[in-house]
Amino acid sequence: MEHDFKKIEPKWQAKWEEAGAFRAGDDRSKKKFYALVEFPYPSGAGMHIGHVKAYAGLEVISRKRRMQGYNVLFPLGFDAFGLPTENYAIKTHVHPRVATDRNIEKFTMQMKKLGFSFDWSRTIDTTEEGYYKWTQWIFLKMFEHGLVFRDKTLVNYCPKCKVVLSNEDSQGGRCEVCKSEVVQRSKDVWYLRITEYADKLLAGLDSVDYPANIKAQQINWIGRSTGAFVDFTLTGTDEKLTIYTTRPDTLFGVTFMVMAPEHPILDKYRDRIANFDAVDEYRAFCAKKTEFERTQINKDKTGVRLDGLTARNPVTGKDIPIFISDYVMMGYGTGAIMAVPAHDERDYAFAKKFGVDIIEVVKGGDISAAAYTGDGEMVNSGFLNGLDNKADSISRMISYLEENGIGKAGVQYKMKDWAFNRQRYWGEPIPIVHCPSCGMVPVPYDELPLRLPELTKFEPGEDGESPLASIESFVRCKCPKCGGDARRETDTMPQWAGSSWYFLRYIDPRNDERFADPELVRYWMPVDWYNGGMEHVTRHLIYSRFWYRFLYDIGEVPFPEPYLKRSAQGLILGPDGEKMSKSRGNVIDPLDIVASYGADVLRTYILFLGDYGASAPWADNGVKGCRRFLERVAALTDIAKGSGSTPELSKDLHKTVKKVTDDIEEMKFNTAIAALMTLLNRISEVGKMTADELRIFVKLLCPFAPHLAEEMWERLGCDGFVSLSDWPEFDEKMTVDDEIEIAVQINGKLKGTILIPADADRDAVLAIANSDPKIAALLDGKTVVKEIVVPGKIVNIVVR
RNA sequence: GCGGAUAUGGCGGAAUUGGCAGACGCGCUAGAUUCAGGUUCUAGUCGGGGCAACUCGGUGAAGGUUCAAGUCCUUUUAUCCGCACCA
Repeated sequence: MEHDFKKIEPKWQAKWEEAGAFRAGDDRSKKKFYALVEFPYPSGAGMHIGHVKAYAGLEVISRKRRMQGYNVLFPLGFDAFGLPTENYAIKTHVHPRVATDRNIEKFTMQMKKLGFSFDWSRTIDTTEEGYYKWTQWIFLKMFEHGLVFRDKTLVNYCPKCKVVLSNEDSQGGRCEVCKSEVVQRSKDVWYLRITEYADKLLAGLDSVDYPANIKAQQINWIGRSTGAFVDFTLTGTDEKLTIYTTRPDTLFGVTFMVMAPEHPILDKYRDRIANFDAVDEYRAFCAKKTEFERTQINKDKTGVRLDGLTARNPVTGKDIPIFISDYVMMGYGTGAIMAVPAHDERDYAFAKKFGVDIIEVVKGGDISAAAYTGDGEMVNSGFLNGLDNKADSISRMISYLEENGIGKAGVQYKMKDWAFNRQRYWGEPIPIVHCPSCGMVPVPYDELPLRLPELTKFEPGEDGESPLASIESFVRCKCPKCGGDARRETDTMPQWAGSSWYFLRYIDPRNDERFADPELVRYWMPVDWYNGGMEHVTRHLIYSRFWYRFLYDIGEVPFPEPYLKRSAQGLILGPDGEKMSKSRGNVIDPLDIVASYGADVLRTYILFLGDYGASAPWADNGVKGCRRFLERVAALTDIAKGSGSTPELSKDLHKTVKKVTDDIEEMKFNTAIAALMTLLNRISEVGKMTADELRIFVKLLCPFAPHLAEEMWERLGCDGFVSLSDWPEFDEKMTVDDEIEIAVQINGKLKGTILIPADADRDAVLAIANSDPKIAALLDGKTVVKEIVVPGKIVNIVVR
C-alpha cells in the first residue's frame, strides 16, 4: 500500500470526530489518567512548531494509556485574555471578543490537522463569561479568607503599555510584553498574599514527581532564608530600627548600618540629619539610574553617611554610623541591614570605601585582605567566644536576643506578594465595589460573573487608568452592603489568573452551579502528568499550585497538590541552531510540513529528533528520513499478504513491544521510534511476516503515526479503530535470546566475541572462551591471574 | 557570584546505568534501477596504519578508583539556561 497521507489524514480525523473516539468517558469505575498540556494563547499568528512538540509528548502517552484501558482525559483549551489581543484591538478597532473567537477557531482548525487525540468536547476559553465567573469566584473566596489586600506602594510600571507589572513580569527591568524600560511609580495595588503560602508551596514539592531542576528553580524562586530580626536603637531616641540578618552570630562584628535610600524612617528624622540635602541628592541619583546600572554587581558601592544620626549596637553597646546606599533594597527584609564588614563581601567593599572599622569575629581568614565568609571559631564576641559551630553560635545569639527583648528568630522569602491588578480592558474585572462608608465590598457571589462592559475604545486612560474607568454605567453602582452610591473597581486581573485553575474546569466545563462537580473532581484530580515549557516553571506553575492549595485549604478540592508529575519539552531551534524568530527568518511552519509530508511524518520526526527534554535544531533532511520510514511501513501490508509463519521474527517483535512500551513511559520517544525502525529493517531482511505480526507493529506505531496506523488497520480487515484497540503485550521470556554473543577481553582489551547459551554458568562460559582458537592463541604461554565472568555481559581474563 | 544543566563521528543523537562506544536517522562514497532529475535498492562510512586477516588510538582537558570508565571520584575548560547587591 502507498502512504497517501493527503487522503488518509482527513479521512481518519473525520472518523474520529464523528465517533467521538477520544472523549473522556463517564465510567468512573475505570482507572483514570489525566494528561494536561499547557493551553495556548490564541495569538493571531496561529500555531507554532513549538506547540506541536509541547503536545506531542503527552499525546503519545495518552494514546498508549487509552489502548491500555485507562479512561483518559486529554483536553485542550485557550488562555485567551491578555495584551496582544488588546493591543490588536487598539490598533484595528476589532473588538477583542471578535479577534479572540477568530483566533481560537483558526488555532483549533490547525490543531485538528495534526490528529492529536484531544477531547475537543471539553475545550475551554478563559474569556468566556461561564469561565471567568469562576475565576472571579475563587478571587472572592481569597478575599473572604484575607488573602487579598490593597496597598499603596512603589510598583513596576510600563510607560508604553501603561500598566503595573508584577516583579515576575518585569524581570531585568524590562516589560515582559513590550520590552520597554520599567519605571517605579506609586500606585494602589491589589495583592494576593502568596507569601503566606511560601512554606506550603515549598513543603508540597516533597510529595510530587517533578524533575530536580524544576524543583530547584521553584525553591530558588521562593528563596526561603532563616535568620533573625534584630532591633537597633537610634541613639538618643526610642526609635527601633529593625533589621533582618541570616548571620546573627556575627552581631559583635557590626560596625555600621545601611538603609535603603527610600527607607521611610529617614523622613521622620529629617530634622536630626544635618546633611539631609545630601540624602535628597543621593535619592535623586538612585532614582535616575537605569536598571542596567543598578544591577551591575561589581560596581563601586555608593552611599551617604548620615550626619547626626547613629545607632547603638545592641550587644556591644557601641554607637555606630548609619549610611544610606542602594545596595540595600526596600523590597527585601526590612529595608535596613546591619553591616559586618569582616565577614560579608559587600559590607567589606563599602567599609573600605567609607573608612569604617572592620572587626573580625570569625577566625579563619585574613580580614586585612578580604572579607572571610567561611566558618571558624568565634572571637571578639563576648559570650560567643570559643564556639566554632555556626549553628550553635546562631541559636545561642537568638536565645540571647529573645531573652533580652532585642530580637527574635525570623524567616524571609525572596518571593513577594503577587501584584494582581492591571489597568487593562481584556481581563477579568476585579469584583470589588468601593463604598464611601463600607470600604471595599465584594460583589455578591450570586451576581457573578461581573461582566466586562461593551466598549469601542480600548486605550488606557492618560494616567494609566483602566479603559473601564471611562464607562460611567459600569463604574457607578450601589454598595451591596449598605445600598448607598458606590464605585466599582475598574482594574482587571493579570493574564496569570485564568491559567491558575483551568485544569479543574476541563473536568466539568459547562457546569454553571460550581467550578466543577466535586464528585468529578474527586475522580479526575490530581492531574497525573503535566507537560509544559521551562519558561512557566516559576510563575504559572507556582501560581497555580498556590490557587489549588488555597482551594484545598478551604475544602473545595480533595488533594493539596494539583500535579503529580511534571515534565518539560525542549525547544525546537531553527535549522541554523538559533532560536526560531521571525526576524531571523528561520521559522518552520508546521502547516507547511503537514502539507508536504503529512501530520504523521511531522509528529514522528519531532519526537525522533532527540531527547524530548532537550533543545535540538530542525533539520529538513531529517524529515525526509521519517517520511521514508512511514512509506516503508505502509508497504508492509504487501509483505504481510499470504506470508507463512516467521519464527525468526517473533523474538524481535517481543523485544520491540517491550522497548516501545518502556520507552514511551520515560518520554524516550526517539529510541522508541528507532526500535520500530530497527524492527522494520529486520522485517525487510526476513522478507515476510504474518498479518498478526503486522497488527502488533501497527498498534505500536499508532501513538506516533495514528492516521497511517488506522489505514493499515482497516486494510488488514480489522474492525473499529486501532486507536481504541488494546496495547500489545509482550512475553518477558520471548525478549531474551537462547544464545547470546558476549565480548571476551584480555587485560581489559576486547579480543573477540563468543556465542554462549544464555543460561551458561561461569565454568561453561570460561570453557567456551578458552576453546575459542583466537583467545587460546593469545593465552598461550601466559599465566592467568584472574578470570572475571559477568553473566550475559562479558568475560575478562587477566594474564601476566 | 549562586543555582541547574550540557559536552560522544561531518550532523541529530544511542549506549539495558560500571561490561563489545557510535544503535537509529541524516549526510557522504561507490554500485544497481531510471532517458534524466527525484525515488528505490545494495555495499561502505570514528581516526591512524595495513591488500587483508588485523592492529593502535579514541566520548571537552588532566589526574584517580577498578579486572573493566562515555558512565564513579578529584581538578579543570567551554557552552547554554535560570536567579542575581536577597543582608
